Amino acid sequence: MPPELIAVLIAVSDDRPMVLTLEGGRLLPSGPLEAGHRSLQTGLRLWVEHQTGHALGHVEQLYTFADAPADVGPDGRRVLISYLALTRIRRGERGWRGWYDYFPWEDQTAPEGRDLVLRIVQLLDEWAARASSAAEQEARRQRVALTFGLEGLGWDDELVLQRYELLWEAALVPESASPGAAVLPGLGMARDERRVLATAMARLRAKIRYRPVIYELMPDSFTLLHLQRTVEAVAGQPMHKQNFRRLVAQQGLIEETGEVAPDTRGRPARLFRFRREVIGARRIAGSKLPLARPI
Amino acid sequence: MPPELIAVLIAVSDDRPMVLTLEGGRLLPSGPLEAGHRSLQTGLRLWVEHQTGHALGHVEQLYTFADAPADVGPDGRRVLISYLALTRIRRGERGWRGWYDYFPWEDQTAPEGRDLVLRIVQLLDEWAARASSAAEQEARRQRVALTFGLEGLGWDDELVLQRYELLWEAALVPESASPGAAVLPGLGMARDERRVLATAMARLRAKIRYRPVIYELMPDSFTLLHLQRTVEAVAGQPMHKQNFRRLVAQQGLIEETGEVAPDTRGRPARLFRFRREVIGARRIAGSKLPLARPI
DNA sequence: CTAGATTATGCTCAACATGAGCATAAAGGT
DNA sequence: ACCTTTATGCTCATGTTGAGCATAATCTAG
Repeated sequence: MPPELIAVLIAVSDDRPMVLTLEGGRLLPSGPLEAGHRSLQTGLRLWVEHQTGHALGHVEQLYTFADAPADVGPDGRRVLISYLALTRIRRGERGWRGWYDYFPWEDQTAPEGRDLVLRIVQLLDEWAARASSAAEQEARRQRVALTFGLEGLGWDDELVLQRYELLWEAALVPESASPGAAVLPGLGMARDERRVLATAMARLRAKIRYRPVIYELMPDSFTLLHLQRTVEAVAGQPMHKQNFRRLVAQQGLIEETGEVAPDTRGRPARLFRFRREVIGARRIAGSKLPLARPI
Repeated sequence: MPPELIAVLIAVSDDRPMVLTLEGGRLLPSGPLEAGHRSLQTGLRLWVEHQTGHALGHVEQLYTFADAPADVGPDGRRVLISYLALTRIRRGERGWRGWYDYFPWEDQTAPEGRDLVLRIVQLLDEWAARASSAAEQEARRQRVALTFGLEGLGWDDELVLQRYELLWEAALVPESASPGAAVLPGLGMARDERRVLATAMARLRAKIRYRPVIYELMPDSFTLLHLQRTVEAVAGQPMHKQNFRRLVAQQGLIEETGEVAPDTRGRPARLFRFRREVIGARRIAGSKLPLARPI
């Protein structure tokens, strides 16, 4: 069985990060590496275009997964080479789903997400208490505290995969080997797809901090608030407005279009565009995420 | 043909970063994924132990490569899943080579490395001038400036792979499709191994900035200067001594052993050890590399 | 025994970055 | 005219970073 190529296509629409899925949201675009493919990336592009009609722009390799030995079929082991692609939704495309539909606890901008985390931590505390030895109990508690930012550690938005795997072990998600009684809200996916999605979310959240990739998700022109809302949606965390603007301004990556946003409430906002020229011209940082306290 | 697992084992000895090789330094430990392997990592561990006798500690996946279509053999395409492992050299082990033997231009702590870069930039300028169109010439020049830190951009120690691929394109390394007359100093390797090594170097250089992985490369007890020299050796850049100590001290990751380094010149230095307990207890940063100007 | 030479270690300073919040501006709606 | 809403400018305290001065302990050469 040849390795399989699998893609996580991300776009942001109405301040919601979206992922392109197949089969009612249970699968991601994927297909086996074939002899005719010129490279891994070309193979990936062909499969995605064939299955979704979406032509990919910039693409980045994520991680290579292998099936657990229990799942090894007659043709051998399934090896998944995963990719992240940032793009924009095109008119009439179907299959886009909000990524927080799959990971509702990852949205810490809304009170629902924060409440959900409180409930999860309770359930995980019970799980920790069920460990056989005292040492294992303590180890579990420390892991919960670390991944969910308890005890003054603060929420780390990049620990998406670690949180998912903890929930998986605690049998709180439908994919778990023997899901417990309390299954959390959040759609499941087939096979390993939700782990692949979690990996993509973590990588994107990490990347917007040190590369200006957020602009790949923006329309041609946008207001500063729109940009902030997009970053917040991806990071799942609210940010301080004035500091965000200061940061974006001093990076010099955008310029005014001279126009003003239409149909807005309040004082009209100036429109900006990304300066494509600067890419390549110098080394550039992303947004360092000026965080705000949860409201 | 099943995917192949390949490992870059790194250690630091006498302030020189070393890599574990086979076949006279031309190969890295590797072997195909087999049905009996419980996971990719287990497969990798088995192969490395079988081929080198070295049991691996912590391991991290790097990148998955595929052969160029021209190199696809009768059994199909070769897919390489690469890993980085940090370790220490054990007594009597053979096959360890200095990584700067393969990438001499990556050592910017020594004047030889800096002089070599000057020569390389000259050769690349000529290569840029040989481009067919003016636009392509300009694009090449910009790429050279970016990857080699010209025009006030500063040397970026993480661009190991980008520099290697640029030299490859300019036919300045023995692996190039048609190596030119001027082949640079630096050992070549078989197949894609030198690209894998470059990827590992870049990842390690990036990682010591935000995770305390440098301690995986240190002996049980060490002086602050020894720690600094190790970081400098990995990063290939000199650092400011006092600032380095301030940084390390404020991280609270090490503690004094109470002893003093033996057989030292100058004022004797206190010995420190890494506090293994703090791993997992909190989220911790690496060394932010207080850089010094090239001397 | 003393003057270097050599490495260790403590401390200061300026420049800049970051988190927080006050204040004012410019729209639309009642 | 006033209130609501969003945009935008500015200040302030604190922390981080790059650079370098000064002093402390050791050894070696003369």
